[in-house]
Amino acid sequence: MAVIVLPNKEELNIAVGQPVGNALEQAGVADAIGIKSGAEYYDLQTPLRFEGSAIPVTLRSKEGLEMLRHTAAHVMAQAVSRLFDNVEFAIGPVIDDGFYYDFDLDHVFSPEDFPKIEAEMKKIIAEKFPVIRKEMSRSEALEILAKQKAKFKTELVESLDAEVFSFYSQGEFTDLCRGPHLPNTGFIPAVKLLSVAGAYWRGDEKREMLQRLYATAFWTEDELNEHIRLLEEAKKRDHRKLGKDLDLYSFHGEGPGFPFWHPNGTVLYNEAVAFWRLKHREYGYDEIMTPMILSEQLWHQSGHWDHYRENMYFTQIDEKDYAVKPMNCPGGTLVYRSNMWSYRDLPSRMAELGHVHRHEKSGVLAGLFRVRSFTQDDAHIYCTYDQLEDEIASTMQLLHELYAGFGFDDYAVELSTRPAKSIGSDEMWERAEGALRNVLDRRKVDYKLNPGDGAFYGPKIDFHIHDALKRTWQCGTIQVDFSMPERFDMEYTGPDGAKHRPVMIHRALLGSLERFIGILIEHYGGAFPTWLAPVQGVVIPISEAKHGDYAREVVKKMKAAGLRVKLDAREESLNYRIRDNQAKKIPYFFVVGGREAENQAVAIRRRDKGDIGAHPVDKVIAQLLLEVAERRNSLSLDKE
RNA sequence: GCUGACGUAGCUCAGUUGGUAGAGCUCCCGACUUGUAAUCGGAAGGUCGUCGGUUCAAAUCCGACCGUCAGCUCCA
Repeated sequence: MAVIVLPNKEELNIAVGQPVGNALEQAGVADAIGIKSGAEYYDLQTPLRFEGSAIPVTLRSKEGLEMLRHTAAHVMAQAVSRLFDNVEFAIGPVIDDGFYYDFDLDHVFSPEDFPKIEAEMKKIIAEKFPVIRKEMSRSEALEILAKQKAKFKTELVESLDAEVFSFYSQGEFTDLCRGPHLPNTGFIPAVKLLSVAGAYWRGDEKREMLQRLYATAFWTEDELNEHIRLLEEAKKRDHRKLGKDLDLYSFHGEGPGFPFWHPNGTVLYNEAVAFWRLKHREYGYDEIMTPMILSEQLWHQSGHWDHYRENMYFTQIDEKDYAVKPMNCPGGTLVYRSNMWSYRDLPSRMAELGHVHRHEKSGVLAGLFRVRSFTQDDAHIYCTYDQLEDEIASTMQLLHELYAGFGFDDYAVELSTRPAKSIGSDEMWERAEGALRNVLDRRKVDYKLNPGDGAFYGPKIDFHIHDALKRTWQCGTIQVDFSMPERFDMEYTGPDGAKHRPVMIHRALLGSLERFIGILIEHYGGAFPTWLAPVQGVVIPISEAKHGDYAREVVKKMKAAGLRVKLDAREESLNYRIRDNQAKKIPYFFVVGGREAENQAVAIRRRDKGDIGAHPVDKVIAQLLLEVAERRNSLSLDKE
């Protein structure tokens, strides 16, 4: 049932599937809303509210916005077909923040074409074409598409398992489409083209590459502008820009995809690792380190040579073949096998900050988010089936506390279960999937189920963090592995004196330190909490000549206390030095002049709050140490 | 890897139709000695991503390669 609010505020109910035009005409408002009488064109599948004007302003449901964007996609396609020759249409779906349409045409799109296309779209919107739905059989549909020489749409119809196919028309433009759509092109208030990129037909890299136009549409100009503002805001937080601005790390042509950590970035990295180590000790982990280069034979045994060879780096040493490790597990299993294991030793949790190398395709590299050399915060837990559930539960708790410590309270969880091609018995899978599911249920976690998406060697839970650009990145993963213990013949002696096979859990919580730090940079916009900040404070003497000695004394005291502070006694104005350090997003400034020197004090300036007055040095140091020790995620020094 | 765009000083960017390279910031020097977001002056800094081609002449036009970016495919 759809409800349309008429200009006089009266509500008009229309059943789903009922032509809207007739109802509106009976109510005498069809013209006002721009719908012609006797319309068969509108298939109402979602509740719709038109509030008192020809522009729908309260079509606020998710479905409503999707309808708007889908119709806008058709308008964009219509504009393109008007402006360019030999245009073939592929598909044009709605996505999270907008929509796209894939085209095949002779012309090569560039952003310079956008104003022209947008202008044509505005024309089509102004022309207020009714959007007319027409249903037909498979053969009728194919006939029409054959006439249009629509290769892609024909392939689409042939691949779809349906009896009825719908076409939507607006003016001279007709497109095969499931719908639903807005009743009229005149209902599109705000639309903007965003970017152009290549995309394979049906996402298949063996098929032809099409040109994809990305765009978005909103119910009001204000919302569109707000969306554009957010995109620009996100750009300012881009870790690639901030990495340069804050001198955290760099990349060089000499090693594409291999990050170079600068002093500032290295502090960030080491602080993150220190926190990670602390939490892992608390949760009963031992830490190990294994070599980066290992015999190729090991990778045959582990199965990586069969499945992962294209992404591995190889080398020869003394005419023997070696591989640079792309994963840490095989090395870890060798550590396990160096000892005899009793059931009393289990569970054993062995963590490794393993530096791995993977030869990723050149086109996928993206700052710290996608690199070829990175450190996984890996760990392998060896346990019995009975211990599986407890181990997974404690791993999830550890992950939760770790994320919270870094300021991430919100993350998405996905459970992936047995794929078609898999190893291990039904019983093993049932127990493992059951354990994962039980923990999620017990913790009342809202999770998405991905049936059949698990690894061939076991089910897994993935954790996704959202970055500033609303992209999601899989960081944490907990995977049960039935394969590795078999392949490496891992055993423990049970209470019965017999040999048993342990279960292996692979888990990484931050995923890749590099990527995680990239996310951290964007999460904080470079303004790190004090415990992570590469430089925690700058001591600024008003005049080097008069107050330099006292400033050096303060720096010495703070450094002795373990704080990362710097002296800025440059012969520049105070204003200049504050501006300069503020741009580096340093949390605290300690301005010292005659008054402070007299009272063994510092005048505190906070990055986010400005001048908060003078306080005794010793007290400031004590408070700062506390802020750091507790790893507070916001600045806490304040006025009395 | 694929499609498209881009690559000029450490950074951010100008550079008209081909005629021999420019600004601001940073760094260095000098003056100023500063009380909470840019004091003034000077000097220095570039084989214009690399290689090749067209031309009397190439940052500019063409080609190949390398790198970066937006996506696609893949993925921590």
